[in-house]
Amino acid sequence: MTKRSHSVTIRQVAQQAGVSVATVSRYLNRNAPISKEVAGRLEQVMAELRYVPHSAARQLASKKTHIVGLLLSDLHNDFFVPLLDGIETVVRKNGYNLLVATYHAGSRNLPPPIGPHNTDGLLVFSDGLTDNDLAALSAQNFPMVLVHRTPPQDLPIPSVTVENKKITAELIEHLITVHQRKRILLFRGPEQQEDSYWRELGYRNALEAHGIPFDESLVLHGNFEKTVAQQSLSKFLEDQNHPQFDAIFSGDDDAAVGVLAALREHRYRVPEDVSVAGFDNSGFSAFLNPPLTTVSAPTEAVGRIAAERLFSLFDKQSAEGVTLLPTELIIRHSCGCPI
Amino acid sequence: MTKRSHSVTIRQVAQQAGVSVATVSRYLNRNAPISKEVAGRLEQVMAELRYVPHSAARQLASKKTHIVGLLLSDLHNDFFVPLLDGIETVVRKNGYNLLVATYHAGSRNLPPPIGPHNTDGLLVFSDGLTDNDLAALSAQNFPMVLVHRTPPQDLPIPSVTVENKKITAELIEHLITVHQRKRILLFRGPEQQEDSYWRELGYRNALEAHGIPFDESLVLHGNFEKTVAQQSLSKFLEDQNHPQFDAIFSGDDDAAVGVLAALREHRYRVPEDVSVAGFDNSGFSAFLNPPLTTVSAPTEAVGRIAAERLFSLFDKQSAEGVTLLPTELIIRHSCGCPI
DNA sequence: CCAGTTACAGTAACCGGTTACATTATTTCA
DNA sequence: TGAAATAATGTAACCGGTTACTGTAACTGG
Repeated sequence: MTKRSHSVTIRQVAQQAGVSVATVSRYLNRNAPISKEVAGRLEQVMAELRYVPHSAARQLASKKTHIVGLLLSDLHNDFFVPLLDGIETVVRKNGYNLLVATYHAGSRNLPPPIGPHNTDGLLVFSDGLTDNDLAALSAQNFPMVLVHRTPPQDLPIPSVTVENKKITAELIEHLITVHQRKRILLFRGPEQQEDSYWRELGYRNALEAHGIPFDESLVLHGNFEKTVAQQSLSKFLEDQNHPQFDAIFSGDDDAAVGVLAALREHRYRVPEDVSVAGFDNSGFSAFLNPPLTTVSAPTEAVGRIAAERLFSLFDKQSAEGVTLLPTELIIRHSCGCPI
Repeated sequence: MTKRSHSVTIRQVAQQAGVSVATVSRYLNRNAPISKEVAGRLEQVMAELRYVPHSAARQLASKKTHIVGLLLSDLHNDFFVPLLDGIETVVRKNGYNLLVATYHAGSRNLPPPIGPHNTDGLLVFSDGLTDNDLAALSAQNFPMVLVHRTPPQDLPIPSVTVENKKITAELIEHLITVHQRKRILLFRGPEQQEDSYWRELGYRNALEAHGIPFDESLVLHGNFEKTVAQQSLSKFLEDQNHPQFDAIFSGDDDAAVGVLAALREHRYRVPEDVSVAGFDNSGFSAFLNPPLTTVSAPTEAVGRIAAERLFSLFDKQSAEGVTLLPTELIIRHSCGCPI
């Protein structure tokens, strides 16, 4: 019951096994030959003493943290579960650890909580870092991979994201040509967010292709969040002289849930009065009321591939530019299609 | 363009500012008086050199990592977003970092990836660690808080979870008394998972209270996962002589989505033929088809409070036993109630 | 006016690993 | 068979911070 505060060191192991610390270290890292005999003795002693190498000491001496950082803008979307799942799977498989942090506009006076001082590399989601931050880190050759964002100013940072523009145009075109919608409300995602940008562009392109003028008053600003979307749309609907509309493209599926909530509150029928479409094809979207027409995005794959890119940066210094994963239109009932 | 691999050290800062390293360290930690003049000089030099203290060195010397570990069983449930959100918020507010890892049964030959060697304390979700692991760490006085799990063997580990049994009994009772359901299929959550256990107990209690015999053939095993639930129920339904049933209590809302999918596939009408109820009140549950009767659980609060408990352990060594957060019945249409 | 504090700063040991360099014994092979 | 390569291990410097210990100057109160 001696309660020393858990600090079995490599020297204790060495002494106990009658070898030098260097030998123990070599055994731990298996980076030099060790005799069978000594190896056996060490294994036993380490088990006996319940020795676990101290990470910080290891990191300091080896200049490697074996930690990957994930920088998010926030944690308010079901979307992050598959993303995290993909990332974590790869990180674990490589024997690394995952440091997760959010870093949003409000805290921009503070330095980022994760970076070269405590990780070997970063996965940067969306606007988790400013262009300047990215440029500075990139200049130091710090390994990074961007997720749902393309590199600014031609920085040579690999990037993994999904095809937004073309698929959104297809989706809007579907609303126009199949369902004769002409007043399509755009529920825009977060300002500064790239997906938002490309989706808006796809929306505009589709309108233009069909000779429908873009109407600023039909653009609402949301946040890829259920409640924000709900409140925002409710406020819009409560304005006596809000513009007419016959469809809503909400920024993503989470926002679509809020959109459906607000519409129901205000007695609109979906899809009879209003067509609704989302983006992401979240697990629940097929079972909303009505089933949600949306775009399926391979979010888990985005996470997985982004992490793999980062590890290949660790190895071979090879960058692979922008990876654009394909998306797919998922037609369900909320746009007006049967079933 | 000198590309030294980003290693501005405290000694360089000290030299540049004409003071000793001790003074720089004191300034960084603000744990001893520094003259205005020197402070100013240091601030400037540190900005100029873009000095960021090296975490590992700091951890090694101070014996504090300023990292909180979160150990999850997996990442396959939307439930984790609010949980993570609550945790991360508190962790960030305290100036700590968050290390996230999964550690499941399959990897039980490996040691846990996070523990005393790389964190100051652990949030352990559900069966993220075995009883033995917990006992060992607890014996070393390692700060931990359990989430959605109560401490085994009277270990003095604080725990934060939600009330499962009573509310589940209420829910089942609702199905029995209001909707005259008597053959209620229980979609059990993961084996070994405490929530599953208590929910099953609530289910049994409610049956017993109403003189309905427990029928083992009405228990299906799921995993709190959409697809697993869907497949599992589908297989059940495809068995020609499966027992009759008139309601399903699925382990949680995620599983409920799968249940709804399987039922639709097999042409059951909800709630006319079968009542369905879930657990968690996930953001989407109000907008499923039909709107899901469920139990609202304060998941974000669970995360927040668990993290707060951990930080209060860091400070005052005060443990607060088991915290049971209240849950609430949410009646919607999937059980058969109007609206 | 002097003992006792307090403010401020420096020196160097220490945290627990890794690894360059050195050493000895054993193989390998021309 | 002798030179060179390889196996197996040890010694000690080093990674970049923190902090105990020490010292000087200025301040405080009786």
